[in-house]
Amino acid sequence: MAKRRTNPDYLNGVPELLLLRLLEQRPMYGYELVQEIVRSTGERLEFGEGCIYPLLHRLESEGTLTAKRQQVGGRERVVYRVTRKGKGKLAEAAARWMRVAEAVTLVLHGGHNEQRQTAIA
Amino acid sequence: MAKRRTNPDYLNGVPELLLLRLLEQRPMYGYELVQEIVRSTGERLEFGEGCIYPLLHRLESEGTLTAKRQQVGGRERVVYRVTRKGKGKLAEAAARWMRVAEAVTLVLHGGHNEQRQTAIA
DNA sequence: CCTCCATGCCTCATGGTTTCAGGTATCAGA
DNA sequence: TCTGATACCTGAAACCATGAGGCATGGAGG
Repeated sequence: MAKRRTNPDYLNGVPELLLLRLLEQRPMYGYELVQEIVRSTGERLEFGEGCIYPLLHRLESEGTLTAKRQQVGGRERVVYRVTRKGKGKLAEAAARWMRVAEAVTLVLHGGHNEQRQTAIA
Repeated sequence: MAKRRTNPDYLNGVPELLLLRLLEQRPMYGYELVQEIVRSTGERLEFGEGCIYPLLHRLESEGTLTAKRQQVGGRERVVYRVTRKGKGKLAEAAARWMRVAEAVTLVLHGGHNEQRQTAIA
């Protein structure tokens, strides 16, 4: 009970974005992706299998990815590949991300002029 | 029914981060914050009142913010201010954000070396 | 005067996402 | 034999933002 939430560190949409981007570079299977995300982000991010596998299934059923089963040394792998449609989705997601990142950076670094009562002069 | 979700554009934690940062610059009330977020992000982001008000309440009950009621021309405003504790939270949230932003940027721009089967030489 | 819109506060159901904790099975090494 | 890595999977819980609603005041235009 009370399921401790030790990592209140939500980043909605980020797993999907990273997945698409990494799979665009080369086809991969789920277990591999979990580790590749850690590696390619320089240990900055980590997503559990419970996040990745369902996501892969969803993206496949949406037609964003295609899956191909492989037998490698008695173990099964499901290798995913980005479809054309998926590349479109990736482009959109990346654009959306950059937009958000710009917005947040702007505010954090006090970017946009803070004038307020100047209006009338 | 079926509540259309027109904007599948999630950014968990971002509203809280922006709120704290903006309130650090000057005290503000809820309705004002909703608009200020739009303005200060250069129209890149917008969060509804249904997001902002509950967040303010939560942050206040946590001791991150303090609230003060004001009467202005027959209308009531609840002005919020960041506490010392709140500034700590802001610092953490900002650091966490930057970490994530770095990670994503790294992957999007193909930052970390993609060597893979080189290992053995 | 009446109506509309902006201001200003609020709540709630819904739906989407991530986490955590499990479960299965194979294989290599100690 | 037992452990740990590989490799797949699921389901309950927690959390967050959306969107739609509701209430009340004040000012502007018809």
